[in-house]
Amino acid sequence: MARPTVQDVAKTAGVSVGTVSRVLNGSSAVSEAAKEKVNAAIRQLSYRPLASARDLRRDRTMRVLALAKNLDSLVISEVFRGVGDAAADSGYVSLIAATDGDLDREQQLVDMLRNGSVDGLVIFSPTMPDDDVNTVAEQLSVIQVCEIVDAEAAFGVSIDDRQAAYDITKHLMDTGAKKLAMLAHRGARSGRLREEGFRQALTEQGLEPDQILFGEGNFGFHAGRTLARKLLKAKDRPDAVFCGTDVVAAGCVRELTDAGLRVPQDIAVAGFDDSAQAEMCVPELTTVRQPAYEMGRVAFAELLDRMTVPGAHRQGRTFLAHELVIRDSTK
Amino acid sequence: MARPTVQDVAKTAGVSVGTVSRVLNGSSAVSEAAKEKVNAAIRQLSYRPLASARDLRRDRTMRVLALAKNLDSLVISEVFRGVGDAAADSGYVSLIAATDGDLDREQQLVDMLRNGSVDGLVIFSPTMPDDDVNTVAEQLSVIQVCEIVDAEAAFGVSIDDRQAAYDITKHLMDTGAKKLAMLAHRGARSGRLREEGFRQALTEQGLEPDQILFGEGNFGFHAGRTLARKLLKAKDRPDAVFCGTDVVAAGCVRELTDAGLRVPQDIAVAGFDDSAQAEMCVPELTTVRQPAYEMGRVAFAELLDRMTVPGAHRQGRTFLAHELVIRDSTK
DNA sequence: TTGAAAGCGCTAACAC
DNA sequence: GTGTTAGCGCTTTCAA
Repeated sequence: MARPTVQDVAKTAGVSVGTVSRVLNGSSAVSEAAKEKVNAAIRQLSYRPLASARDLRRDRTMRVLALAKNLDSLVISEVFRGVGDAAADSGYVSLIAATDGDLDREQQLVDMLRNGSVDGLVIFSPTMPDDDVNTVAEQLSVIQVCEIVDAEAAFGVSIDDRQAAYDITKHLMDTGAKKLAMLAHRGARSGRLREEGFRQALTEQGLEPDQILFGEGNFGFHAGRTLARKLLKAKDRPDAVFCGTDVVAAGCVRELTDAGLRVPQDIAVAGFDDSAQAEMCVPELTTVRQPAYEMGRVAFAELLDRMTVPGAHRQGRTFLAHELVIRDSTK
Repeated sequence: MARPTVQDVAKTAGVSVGTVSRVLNGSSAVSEAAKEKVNAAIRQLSYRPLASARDLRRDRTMRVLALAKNLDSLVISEVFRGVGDAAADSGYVSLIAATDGDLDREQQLVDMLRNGSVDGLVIFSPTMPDDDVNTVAEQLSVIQVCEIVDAEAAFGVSIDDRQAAYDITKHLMDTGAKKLAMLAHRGARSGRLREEGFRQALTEQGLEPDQILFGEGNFGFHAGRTLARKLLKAKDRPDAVFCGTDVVAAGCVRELTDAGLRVPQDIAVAGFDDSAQAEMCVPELTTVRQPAYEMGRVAFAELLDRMTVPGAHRQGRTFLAHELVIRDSTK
């Protein structure tokens, strides 16, 4: 048989569709007897309310969408786990999609917010220009998390990437580094802020940055190796390297170690993110911990605000505390 | 102003709603002039068709949902990337959700298929019993990928986990191992199959398995370390260890190395998955490569079949070829 | 407490 | 080639 509708349930239960709907939505004004009859009919027919019909009437979906370029980072999956849990607590379902850095794909997904497929949007790493993000956010419920541009109009939840980079660079200098290099991720908003923090810390100590290298495209383990190799080509090699992510730091450490250098004695290496790779590296990486799960929870909370409180499109910036994790890759 | 509707567009363009709808859906029978007027009105009003209304009428959503316990594995994100790309090629959007191993959460997400929020479902690692998966799949469009129970009624896309484990165990024996241990993941369907393949390879050579250890709960880097420590407690330690995943193998290698053993000279270690960690490990891991991206693509292709061809709920099992990747952690 | 009925925004069948 | 209209399945008034 075709999919049962409220009509079918009503007929089977011997009541009107109104009553069925009231039972479905937990309305108080239903007699015990009617409620039982309806529930029996629902079970008998394996009835489920059709989402599109319900959404159309109610004008909301109780769904949110979380967007990122890719899902292969532990920070992202932790953030989205936080979003998912917080969403579930409020009766929402959170869906995830990867844009793959493709603008068209991203547009299509953002359109899911515009066309009412979802009530809200969490954006991790937008491909579109910041202005476009802001335009969407002006009219609809959007929150950014982690990768947020450093502008006045910016809004969203993240750590203070610049400060965090500043702090870990400071740690490198406090433990004796004089000649500091960085493997930077200029392709990411957070990466650019981390580079700024790095530079700032050096400047304050009257130091000039040694080499600042950045890869094209993929900023991963192999990029770390490749960039580290370049680092070693210099006549005077640095005595410390700050890497934009743990995975790149792991690649860097690997290359240095293979070249016969000791980390941290000959050269100290610091990462960023405190992802699983930080502990898997030998030596284990000194890094910065982002409270990823918590950031996801907070991001959803702010999104909920925008979705439920009319005109609550406040352009606020929420910073969560980062934490220096000192391990064995620095002195 | 409130959200514009087809009515508004029609009024602005000076045509009827029928014509607007025809333009929206690329129907041929529209004059060039009308098409232009409509498109102009759409732009002017920033009109987007409301998804729920459209879905309700069309009785489909052009969306699929991909489910997994968690998203923190590279195999999963690659599989889902494949699903997403294949879906996009066919005009579908693929959404992802994590169940976190929570049965209620999973039910709620599977309900999205039952209530028409999505047209199809890709299941990676179900929490629900296999019978339940089969029941859903009998009536609706479902495909399993990777984690598929080894039963007659099973359906879905994966490698032959048992054979792959058999092959790598054979490799271990071919390179001299006589006393083989395994760190097995009994919590996963694939893990149980890999254990079977391991046992079978040994049996065929007239060998008995040495220790087979399996962790409770999380099967990750730390589990690998913990289990490796147990391995070393035995009076006669094994000369080879087959690990259910690369990450566990990485933990195992780390613990062995820290204990002063040389891998592979003193003890060989093999992983599974060829995930990024395999290359990041020192020594780099011998492992089995799963064609994750391709599996995702194939899974969507089969799902598309079920969604579009009536009664195409074929209970087929598709195996993709795995590949032994010999690196430095085995002799 | 219940039933009848309007209508959410859209598509497609039908008439012209 | 275009306009009119009947619903898709649901929720929610409004009366009774």
